[in-house]
Amino acid sequence: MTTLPETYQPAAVEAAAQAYWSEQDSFRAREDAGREKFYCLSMFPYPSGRLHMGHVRNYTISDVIARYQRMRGKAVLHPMGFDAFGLPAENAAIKSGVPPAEWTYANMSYMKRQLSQLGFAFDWSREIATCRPEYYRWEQWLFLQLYKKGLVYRKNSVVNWDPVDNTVLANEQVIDGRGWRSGALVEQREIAQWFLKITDYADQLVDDLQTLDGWPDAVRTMQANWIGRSQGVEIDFALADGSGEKLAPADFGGKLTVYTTRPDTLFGVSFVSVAAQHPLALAAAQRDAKVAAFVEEAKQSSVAEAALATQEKKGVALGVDVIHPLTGEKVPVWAANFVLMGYGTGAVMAVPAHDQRDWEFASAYGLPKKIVIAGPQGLPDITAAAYTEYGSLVNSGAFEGKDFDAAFESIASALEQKSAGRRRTNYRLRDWGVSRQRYWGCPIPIIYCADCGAVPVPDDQLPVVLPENLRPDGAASPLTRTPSFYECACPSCGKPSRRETDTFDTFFESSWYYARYACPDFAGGMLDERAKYWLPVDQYVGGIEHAVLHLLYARFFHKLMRDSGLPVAGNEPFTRLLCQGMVVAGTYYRELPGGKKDWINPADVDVQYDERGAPLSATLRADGGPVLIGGREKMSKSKNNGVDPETIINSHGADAVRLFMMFTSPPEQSLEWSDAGIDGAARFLKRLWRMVSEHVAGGPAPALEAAPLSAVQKDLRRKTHQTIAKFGDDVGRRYQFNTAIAAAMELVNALQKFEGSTDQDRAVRQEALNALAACLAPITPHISHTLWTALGNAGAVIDAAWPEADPAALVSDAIKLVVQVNGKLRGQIEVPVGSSNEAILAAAKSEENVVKFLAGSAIKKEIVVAGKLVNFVI
RNA sequence: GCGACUGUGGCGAAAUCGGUAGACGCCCGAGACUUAAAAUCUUGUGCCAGCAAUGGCGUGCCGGUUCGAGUCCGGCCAGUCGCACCA
Repeated sequence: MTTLPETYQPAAVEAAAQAYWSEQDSFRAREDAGREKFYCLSMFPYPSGRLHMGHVRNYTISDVIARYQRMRGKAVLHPMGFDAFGLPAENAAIKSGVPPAEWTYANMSYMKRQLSQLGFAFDWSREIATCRPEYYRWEQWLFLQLYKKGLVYRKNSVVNWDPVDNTVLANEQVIDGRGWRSGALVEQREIAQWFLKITDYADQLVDDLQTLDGWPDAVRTMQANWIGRSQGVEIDFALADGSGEKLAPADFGGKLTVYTTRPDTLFGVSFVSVAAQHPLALAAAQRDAKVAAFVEEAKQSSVAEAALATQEKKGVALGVDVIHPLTGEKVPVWAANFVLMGYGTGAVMAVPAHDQRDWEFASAYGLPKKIVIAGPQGLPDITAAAYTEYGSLVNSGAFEGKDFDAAFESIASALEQKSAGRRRTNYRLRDWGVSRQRYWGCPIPIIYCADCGAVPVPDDQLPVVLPENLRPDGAASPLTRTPSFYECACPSCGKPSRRETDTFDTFFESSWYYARYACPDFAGGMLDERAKYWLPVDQYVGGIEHAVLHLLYARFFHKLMRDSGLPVAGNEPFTRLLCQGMVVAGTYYRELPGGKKDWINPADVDVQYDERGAPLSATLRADGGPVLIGGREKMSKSKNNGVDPETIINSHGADAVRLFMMFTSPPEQSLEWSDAGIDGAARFLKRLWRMVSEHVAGGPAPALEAAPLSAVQKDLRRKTHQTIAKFGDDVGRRYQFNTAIAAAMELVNALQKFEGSTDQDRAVRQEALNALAACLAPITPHISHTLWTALGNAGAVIDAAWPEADPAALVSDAIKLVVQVNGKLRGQIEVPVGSSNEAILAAAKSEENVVKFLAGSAIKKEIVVAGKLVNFVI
């Protein structure tokens, strides 16, 4: 037992705890076959410059889980690193001339210092920076393994092209169809790119979702929808006579193939639509100026799907007809801007009566709509919209009256017999295009030889090292202008050749970093046996914005690594997943002339409240003038509502920041930043500190003797053990940290009212304070570190065992029940534990207020819910 | 456009399996301490009526199931996130 200063000084407390952890090397993860392992992982940050509140929230959540599991006796791995390749480094270089490498390394060291200030228990000896050759050489190696297995191929695909800057643009660099820097109209351009055959794994990726019961249902649903497995039929429409004039006659095998999941509507086809990039449309464009104009127009747009899907539905007739495979009728072919070349066959049969997009298209161009599906009330009304439900077939020849399943089967069979179609499983998921025409990324290890074609870089020449001193300038990647990088000899014939200058999609790096943390120093391969010990990740924590892409690619990589014989355990990388919500803050602004808004940082604003506490008005502190109150929005530069974590740590301490983050919202919900809220968190820590300080000033507490406790002492003891039980359940099982902290606050409030100073009073208080220090240790580790020692406990709290609730202390003599009449609350009764239903009903019926409501009516039904309530129905 | 999610006091939230709506905290009000203020402590606080006991209303909107619905079902409205080259 040591004495404590009377007032809580977070800066000193936090420095002392951090010094202790550093001296003891407390955070180092050790493989220990004798202990259960727990791998707790946060999504690593992009080193953008400074930590923001979203990072703080993310890492506080994983730190609490990691520290809790450690107290549960597990061998815990909680690593951290940086997702160091990416576009912002190139943008910074364009703006300020600093090479991306220099900018990135500086940001990483700055953010690492900020992370240490927050007391996160990361094992920094395992730090990964993905821009280092020791890391990325292994993804080059894996890529070449996949190349040898035939899981990698090269094909043309479209990109956003800026014709002024002569460069490829990211979707986010296209603003209203124009390049962000040049302002030029963006065009679609086809270039050759490398692809990974993720579609070969589509079935596994969708089927294994069922095993991920530790994932939020929303994420599993989104992934399944993204993969979009569907059972359908591929149908061939023969090109009609006379179409040849518009076509190169020998092409297309004389037919146009479509994919549909609704073969039951085949008799409702009134035209066929193809994508603007479909070969049939391109061929027609060579002979028809109108078609050519449409194809050109389709090129003048972003490649983003959201942009394509929201644009007005437009099309052009190709002047080509095809023959319906079952009716023999001629139907026209149109090119339409809502048909995607990358999905299915790039052609769809149009059934305007039963598909909404076809309905809109047919309405716009005056094309016929044939009803072939009847609903329960007979023929559907399609004057306002298509009828897209399943139903029974009408106007469908031999298939009349069949339901969806029967129609699917028999129409598919009929087409197969005529060799005019086949059943097919299709995926919305497309193969993963991994080429990026960027400098700051991992070089793709391929060499182009005039004689040998694309040749993989031999293993002994890996890694292909990215030169770190180049400066992007907004035009094409500097790698394409650096002969010392791209000039090389063909590995197979020795002839002078050119190295690939594209780099990998940065999702490549983030798809396997979780595995490399197990053995970041292994120089002999991608992974060693330590990966088998630590994998899979037991708990992954990150933003919901990664629900589809990052998590899908990481799952894909896990399976690729497994199938390449690497020592990864299991079929899935992440057993449990927690997606935390955004950090939002209030916004304030002034209207500028012309309607523009001048956003003002919340830190510079004072808010005035009415008597109820509702905000009335706000003023700018600098000039006292009024500002307008906007909504709550995600913290961002554009709304100027960001709060710098470092400023708050300096003013309130890291523990107060951590406590506030965990208390204010449950982790999945958005969290609203509030300066008043952080004051409240700091206030709680001050109270707790003072309580311990006053308690230990009285000297060591005597041993607790449970038997002779008074009712008041028993009540506090029960509260202590209830808190321990609730805290463990909320933190360990539910991940509902806010209610755990609320329970701790209730215990502090109870302690505040508990005034005795006898030996047993002090013993009961000591037990409660020990419980608080231990339970709060994962959330507020610094203050817990000091209080735990001050309370006279041996060892540091970081190494302490998680407290166990004593069932004997939880027992209570009486329980309170609620009495309802017709489901409305009318009174409360207290009965001894173990009372019979008869005794409970008798007590309920004699409750004063209940008597009034029962008077004069017969009771029709009596409901007793054990431990909860009594309800009389009259 | 497609997919997913969210909606409860002045505010953040709680109610874990259909059983007391608003725990805990913020804001705000009253009081104590103080020359004064800050800090701290005590206390009140969903809305309406009432001195009170108590009653009525109340979980985005409309309807349904149930002795009982914030929770389950159907339909709407509003907002947020993702859409393949931001990470």
